[in-house]
Amino acid sequence: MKKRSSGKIQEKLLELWQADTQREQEKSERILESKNEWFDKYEENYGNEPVKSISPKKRKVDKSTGNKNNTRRQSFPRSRSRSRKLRLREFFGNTNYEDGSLVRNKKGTNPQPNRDKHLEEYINCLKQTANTNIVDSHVKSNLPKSQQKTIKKLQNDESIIIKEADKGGGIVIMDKDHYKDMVLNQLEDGLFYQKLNGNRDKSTMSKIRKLIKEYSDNLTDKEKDYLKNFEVKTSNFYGLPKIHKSKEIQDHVENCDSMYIKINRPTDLKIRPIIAGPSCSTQRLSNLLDILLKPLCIKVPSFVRDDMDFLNYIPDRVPLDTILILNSAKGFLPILHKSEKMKDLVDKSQLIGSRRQAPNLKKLLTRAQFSTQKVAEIQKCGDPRCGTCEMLEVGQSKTLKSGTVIKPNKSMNCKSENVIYCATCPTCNKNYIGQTNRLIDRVRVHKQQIKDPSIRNSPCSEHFDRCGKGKFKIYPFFKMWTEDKIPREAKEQYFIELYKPALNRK
DNA sequence: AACGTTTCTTGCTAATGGTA
DNA sequence: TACCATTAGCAAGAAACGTT
Repeated sequence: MKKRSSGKIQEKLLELWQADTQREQEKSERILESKNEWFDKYEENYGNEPVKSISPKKRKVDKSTGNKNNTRRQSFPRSRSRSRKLRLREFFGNTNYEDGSLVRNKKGTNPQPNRDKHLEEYINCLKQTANTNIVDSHVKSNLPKSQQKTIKKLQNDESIIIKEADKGGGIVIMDKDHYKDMVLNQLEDGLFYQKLNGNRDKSTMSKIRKLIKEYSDNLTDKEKDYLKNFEVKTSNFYGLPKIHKSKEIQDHVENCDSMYIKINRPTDLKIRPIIAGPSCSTQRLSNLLDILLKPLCIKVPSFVRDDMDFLNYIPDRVPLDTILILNSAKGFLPILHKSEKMKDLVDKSQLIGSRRQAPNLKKLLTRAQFSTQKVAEIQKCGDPRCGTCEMLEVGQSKTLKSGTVIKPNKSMNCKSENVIYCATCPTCNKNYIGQTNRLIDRVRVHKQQIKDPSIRNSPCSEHFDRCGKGKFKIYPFFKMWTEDKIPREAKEQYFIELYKPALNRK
């Protein structure tokens, strides 16, 4: 650019850009000003006691005891603990660990109020606004009563057990006895599990105490106290179903298009054992270790904080045969180009891409539904909020008005990207062929243009409104192999000429 | 487990970008 | 100019994440 235009275009662009940012700044200044104005007038608009003037809700009286149902039980203690926290911070500041302890037990100090005038003012203000009588911790449920009842029923059902899936974020409902069998099965494996005669928490704690004694010189009294003196709770053993590893479930998923699947006790379902508890015997020790090890992580030679940190590691000169291995090189190149020295050094053609990060299991699972061996099929995504599901035509093929049968080249759903789609009028079955990057975005705009004639820019919108009574169906049938727009448009053109849909422009 | 905070996703609208 | 696709910006809600 510099060579050809002696920098004039660049200057012009800079000018435009500056004007643009200037406008943005003025805009935000105006907004800030109006906000301040509103805030200045707050008191005269609403007065000093805006909230209190609203009469508090009458509380129900419990007939059996005559006690008032205290629905605001939480408010007072919560606000008091907050005040305590604030006062503690003021009292101790950042000098909490004056003896150099990394961890310590809570002391339960309750600093007296009125040490700091401003802090007390702030606390009072907080109490007045957030803790007025009208604060009611009872939040109305947004579910209908019937659904609330059903959820409660499920929660209290003794015959089933509900667990999250080990991977993929699904929810699994199992028969309790089946779950129990699976857990016991796991525990019976003598290779990994051994039956104990009693609770080992005490012996673990005594081991920890012994360890502390051994390293007594390296720990402060508070640290020792933290590690030793706390209420130990035995960890829980439970299992999460590995539905992603079960062949039976996978097969079932492939032959099913609903949001949930029901399957009869799969024999190959394993569980992933978890032993966890918020205050197990070794929890405090682990916490201390974590604090100790964290700062050491950055001393590991391979530790890289972020991309800019990486740039700092790049040497000025490297031997000619140096190989640079990048993970996801496409996204990384612009970052490398931030560095002057790397800009010259890195040539795209010399890059060797490393293995991509493995997709997570949720992704794998979703894809498993549309395995390549199967006939490609269009399915709804099933997201209850998805606005495309209702318009989407599903199935392994679609017949156009002309009688031609089209079959999708890949399995797709509402979330599919880089596709050629066919929109159909539900009344007269006339077709329209278009291409889009994101199908749901395109559908949204189609819908909007049908709704609002003033922003229409396509005759098909008008047709769908008039003939289709505001509705249309959509069927993606060709998934591009690339995100590139140009081949996609070419493909679209090809299909338009091939099928000659009635609603495309002439 | 409960809670608070941050990030992501979606719907909606108005407008811009691009091409025959 | 007609036509078609994409995007910015906002609000709301959900999910993910982190802390206690």
